[in-house]
Amino acid sequence: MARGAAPGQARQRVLDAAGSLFSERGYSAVTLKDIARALQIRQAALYYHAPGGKEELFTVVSRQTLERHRDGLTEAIAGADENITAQLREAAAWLLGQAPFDLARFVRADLPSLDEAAATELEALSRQALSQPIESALFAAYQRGEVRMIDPPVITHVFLAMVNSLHDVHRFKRTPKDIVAQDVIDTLMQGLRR
Amino acid sequence: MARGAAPGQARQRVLDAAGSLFSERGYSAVTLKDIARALQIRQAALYYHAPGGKEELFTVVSRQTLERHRDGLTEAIAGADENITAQLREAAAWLLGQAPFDLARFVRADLPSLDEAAATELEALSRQALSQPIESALFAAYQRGEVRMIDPPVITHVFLAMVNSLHDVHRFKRTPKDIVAQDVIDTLMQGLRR
DNA sequence: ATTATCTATAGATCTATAGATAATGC
DNA sequence: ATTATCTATAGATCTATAGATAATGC
Repeated sequence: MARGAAPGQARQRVLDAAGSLFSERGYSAVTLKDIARALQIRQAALYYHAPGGKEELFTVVSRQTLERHRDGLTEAIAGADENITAQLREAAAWLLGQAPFDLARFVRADLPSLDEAAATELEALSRQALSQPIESALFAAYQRGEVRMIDPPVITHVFLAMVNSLHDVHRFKRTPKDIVAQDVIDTLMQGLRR
Repeated sequence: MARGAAPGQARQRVLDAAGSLFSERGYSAVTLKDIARALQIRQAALYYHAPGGKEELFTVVSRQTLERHRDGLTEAIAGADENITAQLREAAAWLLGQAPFDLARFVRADLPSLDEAAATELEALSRQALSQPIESALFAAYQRGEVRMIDPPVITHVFLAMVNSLHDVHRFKRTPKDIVAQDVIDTLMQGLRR
C-alpha cells in the first residue's frame, strides 16, 4: 500500500498475508520477516498495523477466520436441503473454499504458544465456530431418524479432520477437491462395505 | 543418564524425548532447550548425541518413527482376519498406541524447514510407511469384492487423518480411544445412514 | 493531520562450537 | 579410553521500539 493511500485497506491486506502463512505452517514456523516478505514491506512496518506484534497478528487473524467459519458453516447448513448428506456436502464445500484450518495443530501447537487468556478464548471460539454447527446438524438428523445411533461430538471431530485432509489431495490426485469431497461424503453416508 | 553409564542407552532416551515433543508441537515450535529440559540436561549436551543438531534429531527421530509405523502397520494388517473391517481396526489400534503422527503438518510445516534432500527422503518414507500398507489392504479388499468401488489413495489419506484425530477425543470424551476407534470404523464401514 | 512505510538498533532467544570434567569399563 | 555430561560463549535470528520520512486528504 502506498503511503497515505486508502485508509484501512492496508491492515486487512496484512492480516490476510499473515493468515495465509499461519494457516499453512502454524504460529511458530512463521516469522514476522516471512509475513513482511510476502507483503514486500519491512518487518518493523507490521507493528503499525498490529502494535501487539506477532501474537496480536495471530489472535486477530484467528478470530476473524473462526468467525467467518462460524457464519459460513451455519449458512451453508441452513441453506442446504433438510437432509444430512446435503448439509455435510455444503459444509465441506464451504470449508474447502477456505484456507485449511488444522484444528489439531491449532489446539496442540499454536494455542500453547500464546498467553493463557487468548488461548482459552480462541479454543472456545474454535469449538463454537467449527464443531457446534456440525454437531447440531448431526443431532437434528438423528432426531429426524436419518442417521443411525451415533455420538455427534465424535463424528463431528472426525468429519472436520477428514475434510481438512482433503485440502492435500491435490498432492496425489488432480480431481478438484469438491468432487473428491462429494465422493468421500457419499462413502461416509453409505459405508465402505458393498 | 549418569556419566560413563550403560553405553548407547542415553542416545535413545534423547531421541525419545525429542520425538515426543516434535510429535506434540512440530519441528519449529520445539527448541533444543525444551528437549534438554525434558531430559534434565543442558542444551549443549544434545550435540554429543546428535552432532548435526536439531535437524539431525528431527530426521533421525522421524525415520525411526516412520520405520516403526511401517512395520507395525504391516504386521497389524497381516495379523488380522482377511477382511477389511478387521484390518482397519487393527491398523487403527496400532496407530492409537503410538504418539500422534500428523501427516499434514509433517508435510506442510515440518519438512519445508529441513534441507531438501532430507525432506524428499522423509516424504517418500512417510508415504511408504503410512499410506502404502493401508492402500494395499483397501485394494485387496476391493478385489475380494468386500468394498464398493473406491479410490484407495483418497480413502487411505482420509482414514489416516481420521484415526489421527482420535488422539484428541479425550479432550471431550472419557471413553478409551480404541473403543471410540472401533465405533468410528464400524460407522465408516456401514455408513452413517440408517 | 493521518496513514503507511522506512532505517537503525536494542534485547531476547536460539543454534552451535570449544574445551573442561566426572563416572564407569578395560 | 569411552561415555555423557558441564560451563562459557560466539554468531545468527527474531521480536520489538524509536524516530524519520513520504504520500494523500483536509
